[in-house]
Amino acid sequence: MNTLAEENYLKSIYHLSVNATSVSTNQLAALLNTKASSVTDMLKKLAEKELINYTPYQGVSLTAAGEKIAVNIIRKHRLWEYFLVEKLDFKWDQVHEMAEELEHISSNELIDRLDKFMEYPKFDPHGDPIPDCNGLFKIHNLKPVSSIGINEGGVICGVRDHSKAYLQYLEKQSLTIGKKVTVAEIIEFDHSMVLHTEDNTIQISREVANNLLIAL
Amino acid sequence: MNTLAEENYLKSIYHLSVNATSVSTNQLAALLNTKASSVTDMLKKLAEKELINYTPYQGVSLTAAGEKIAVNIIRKHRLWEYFLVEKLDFKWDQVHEMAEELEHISSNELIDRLDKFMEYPKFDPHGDPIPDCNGLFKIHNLKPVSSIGINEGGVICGVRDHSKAYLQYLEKQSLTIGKKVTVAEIIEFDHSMVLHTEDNTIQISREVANNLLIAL
DNA sequence: AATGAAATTTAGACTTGTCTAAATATATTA
DNA sequence: TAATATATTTAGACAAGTCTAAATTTCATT
Ligand SMILES: [Mn+2]
Ligand SMILES: [Mn+2]
Ligand SMILES: [Mn+2]
Ligand SMILES: [Mn+2]
Repeated sequence: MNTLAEENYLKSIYHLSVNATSVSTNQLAALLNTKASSVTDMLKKLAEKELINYTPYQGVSLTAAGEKIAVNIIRKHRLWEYFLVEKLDFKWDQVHEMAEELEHISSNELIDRLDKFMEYPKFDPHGDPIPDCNGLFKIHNLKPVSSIGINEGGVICGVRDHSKAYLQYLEKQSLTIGKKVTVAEIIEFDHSMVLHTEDNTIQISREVANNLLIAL
Repeated sequence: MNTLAEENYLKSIYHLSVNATSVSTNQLAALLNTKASSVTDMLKKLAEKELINYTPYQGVSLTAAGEKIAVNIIRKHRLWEYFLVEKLDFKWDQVHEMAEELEHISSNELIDRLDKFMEYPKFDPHGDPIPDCNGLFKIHNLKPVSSIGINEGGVICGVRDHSKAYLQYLEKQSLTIGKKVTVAEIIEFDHSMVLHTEDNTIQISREVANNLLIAL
């Protein structure tokens, strides 16, 4: 249907579109680890296929058809990640690279059966919502820990940074999905925070707090 | 590591090597659905990488390194097929195309964990042996039903033809892996055979008998 | 409004894997 | 053994996806 490269471009445009109406060539080049000139070439092809709205120099957005494909790729990515963690016992910091390959396995019947086999999970191991077979999913309204005040708190439901280093750090601190945390203290000097969890007390940097998402 | 195309060539050379010491360009072209000239190009690349022994005009064979890669691809293919049938409830005639894609997922850790998850199956849904993580597997010594005589029989343990049409036909006749069959009659005119199974009696053509493998 | 910087596109090239058509080598068979 | 048929390789081309370097457009600043 679509090539692996096309699918990756559509997915990247989708992710970058979350915080903007239009996505630039350079943003895509950075995310996809390619050169801007390569991006321009591909944008022409995707526009030709009517998967994106592209006006030279003006950035791109997905068409309805393009968004449908992008969401389907994301559905596959997250379901495979869930499978790897829940069925094959991988850690949440180990699955992304494998899912980057698995998301391009074409069969929708396969992914729908995998979904059923795992009893229709709603969130992937990183707390991201899994679109259902119609592409529908709820957008959790989450806040970074860094945005809340003393004695406020909530349940960890997601992360902004999906890097191995960040996920491993959180794991070590037991700051994992589902854990309840409360802000006990905010250090004025560097905005680091002292958190109370069910088990213990930990101090995290502003950087860490910024990327840790909770539901109030 | 190796490209998808390279992996498919190595796998095809492996399969064709079962019945011969050397594999020809045209044999590969036929199996891979390409032109002989394309095959020649790829053989040069694989020889350059020392994955095959190639002398122009004289056919090819796998080196030890090439065979190792080929067996690993086959291990992945068969484990994924087993997964699709045993865990996701696909029929044995539905899984080959999906496995053709899944076999190229690179992680060996993934496949080893999948193997463990399924409790180390020894045969795929078509009765083919699954190599273990060291590439080792037992070669069943099977015979086609067409080669045995009246009142002889055995247990169905494999098929030579993996086509959808053939597998669906066998399924409909309940001639599936594990079933015990005995030859009740051989029709002289066209060499078709009457088989007794546990449940009933069926007549199959020579063509069907030729592709159905049993252990005595 | 003019100028310089930054972003983007174009031009031309390269790699992988494929193709057709032509050339060459091997096998067959008379 | 010579002619013919078949198998294989070579030559030249093409599509996809990428790159570097150069040209162009847009943006920011004066
Ligand atoms: Mn991921
Ligand atoms: Mn994820
Ligand atoms: Mn198969
Ligand atoms: Mn099989």
